[in-house]
Amino acid sequence: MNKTHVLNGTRKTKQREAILKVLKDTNCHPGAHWIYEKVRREIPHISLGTVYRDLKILKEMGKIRELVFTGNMTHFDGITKQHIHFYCQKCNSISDIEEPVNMEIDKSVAAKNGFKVYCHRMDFFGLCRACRS
Amino acid sequence: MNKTHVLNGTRKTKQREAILKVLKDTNCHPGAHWIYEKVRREIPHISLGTVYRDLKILKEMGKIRELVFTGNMTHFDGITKQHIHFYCQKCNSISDIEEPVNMEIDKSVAAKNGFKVYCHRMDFFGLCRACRS
DNA sequence: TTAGATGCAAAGGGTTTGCAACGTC
DNA sequence: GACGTTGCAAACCCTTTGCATCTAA
Repeated sequence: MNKTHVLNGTRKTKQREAILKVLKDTNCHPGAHWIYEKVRREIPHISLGTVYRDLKILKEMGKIRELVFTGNMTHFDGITKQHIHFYCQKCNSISDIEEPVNMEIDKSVAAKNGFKVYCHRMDFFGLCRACRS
Repeated sequence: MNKTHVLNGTRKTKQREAILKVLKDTNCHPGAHWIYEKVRREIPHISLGTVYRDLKILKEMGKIRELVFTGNMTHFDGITKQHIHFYCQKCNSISDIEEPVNMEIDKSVAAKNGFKVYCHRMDFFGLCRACRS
């Protein structure tokens, strides 16, 4: 997933900066449209297409992460350190979980199966505190 | 996620049987369109809409599983027992991994966070044997 | 007989893209 | 000045849905 070779000429724009800031300042793991609405308060003329393009570039730069839980939409995370998520199947909210990530298991799976393993994801599904009642 | 209450009147149709059989007979974790093409050899007049509808019903019946790796498309799995997958980021192939699934961790996460936890998923990402060379 | 299932085609909805204008380096 | 970036709108593509017809029970 090393795509830095195509990102050498990446420029600094206020749109991209704003998008990154929005993601760093929230912990709600939003989708593109939520980010778009948020950035629009600061840059009213920004377009949704730009948000999608910049999210893709930021992801390739390794500054954000992409999270896919359901087939409906993609979520984004400003925290790039690998961590575990909980997905509420009722309200669709996403929470970070304070559970240690087993980094050694990647090597183990790679060795056992002959794969090149870059990373793994671990996510829990159920009902959040608000929805379980 | 108990939806059996809405599935009481489910009937047995050759389309649904064929879709389930295709999924049971492959280990390639296909998408809806692949299944559609496969079933079409047997039932030429089946429609893609039926495939999507039946996949949804089979999933709700617990006879198949839905796998979401990227935002592009949904994959389906005829094996319902929880297991771990490897996703090749180059050729997009999916492999089953022979790694034990920690079933206790669901309870632990539930207890620590106050969630109701139904299940978790664990997937590895990287390059498969064919693509790593 | 009757309610669920199907085929067909149209609609939905998140995401991508072509292009001319713009902004960064 | 060169080339990456943006806005806008149209296109894409997977998936869902309305409706008349069909069929399992």
